[in-house]
Amino acid sequence: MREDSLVAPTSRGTITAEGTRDQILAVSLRRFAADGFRGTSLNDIADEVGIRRPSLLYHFPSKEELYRATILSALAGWIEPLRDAATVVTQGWDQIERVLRSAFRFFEERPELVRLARREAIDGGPILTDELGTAIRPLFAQATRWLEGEMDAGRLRRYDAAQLVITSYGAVLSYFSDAALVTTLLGTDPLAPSALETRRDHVLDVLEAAYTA
Amino acid sequence: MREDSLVAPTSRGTITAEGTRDQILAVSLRRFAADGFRGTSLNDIADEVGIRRPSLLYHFPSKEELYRATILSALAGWIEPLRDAATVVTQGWDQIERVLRSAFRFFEERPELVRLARREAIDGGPILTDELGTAIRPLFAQATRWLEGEMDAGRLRRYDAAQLVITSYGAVLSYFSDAALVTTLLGTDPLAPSALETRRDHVLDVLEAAYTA
DNA sequence: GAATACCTACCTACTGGTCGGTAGGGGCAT
DNA sequence: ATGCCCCTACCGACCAGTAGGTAGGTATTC
Repeated sequence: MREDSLVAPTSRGTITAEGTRDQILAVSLRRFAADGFRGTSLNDIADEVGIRRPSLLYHFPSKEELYRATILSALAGWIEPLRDAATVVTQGWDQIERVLRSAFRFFEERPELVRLARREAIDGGPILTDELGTAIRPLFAQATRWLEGEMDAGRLRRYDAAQLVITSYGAVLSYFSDAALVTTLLGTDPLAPSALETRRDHVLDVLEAAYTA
Repeated sequence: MREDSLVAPTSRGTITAEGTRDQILAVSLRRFAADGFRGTSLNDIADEVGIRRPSLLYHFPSKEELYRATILSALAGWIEPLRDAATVVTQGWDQIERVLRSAFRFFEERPELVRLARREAIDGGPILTDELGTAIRPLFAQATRWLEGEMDAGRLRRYDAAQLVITSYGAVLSYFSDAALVTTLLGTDPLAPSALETRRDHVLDVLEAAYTA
């Protein structure tokens, strides 16, 4: 990550002046999410940005570095709102519902991110284990600890807290990552607003029953 | 799919006589699951089988055909035991537990298959929509219908049945497909026997609470 | 003149796929 | 039994296309 993220324009001649690097990251996120690391060529990205491949490699030294930077920059905009949402403001199921709702809203707005993360989770690539892992681990630990406290206090049904976190995030994420499969099963667009609403209400319904039985 | 699957040996000289085609399929399943369609080259597969790429293309006309055959042959050994497990022998939660347990056992024995299917689900490739979709759809419809009947009979808590199926399969599958991520979160091997047992018991626990609340 | 951000032209490595060729067994007519 | 022919299953060599990456040059700005 370089620190040329200054908003101050580098003031070059071309019209697109300020944004090339950010533009590359935005396009990369979309393409890597859609077609995966191997399925996306630097030419694809460069073409969409409107420059040539070598110019792209001027901003990022290699494809792998671009990929890493793409994930990290996306992650930067990910962790913070998630942490905000995870701020403890109430107790028991109400707090969980709060977190789930904002998580749902967040993923809803960033379907590419979900697919990208899922791909990484399946591949188990180095970026996952290193950066993504260390970024998520504290959140995971925090959630686990909090759940255990709530269980001890008798406000939630007792489970293996770590497993419960995995189960919960899976319930939310699977729907987005497997949207294509869901389409063939339901015959409707699973990302349409009404379908998303149905899904969200269902997940909340199921998890509430499980958490508070 | 050719019909040279006769057990009668084609009686050739070489020692490996009968098995090359099956061997290719076995290696393909493993490699495609590990690295995806684009991430696996025909040379990778051929090398592992112990032949040259042209010989591989003698058995399968193209990479895509090999991929399709790999998925279909894996699917053949998939659908039937799953259908068996789905045979209705009891009512309410007992039946669901029966299905979940055998599904769990099945996936446990075929982690590559899970990853391959998950990849397909994410990519939404043509094989998924066509073959895999038509293979799974009837099972999905059957499960949905049965659940609705049980809900009507008051033996299960009422939910959107289709959503419930998606949620349930997600709870089982995510753990396997995201094994790499789980490793970095838990710090232990999620596919170790004891970990699998923990996971299975947890999923049954959570889902029972949700289904029968 | 130095730095920035781009370009064209080129490189090597590897991809899926095709080509012609061949070793060796089976069946058959002589 | 001996050629003869067709068969399956393999091979090395080659193809065009594409991948990521590099070298060197150019216009613009400070």
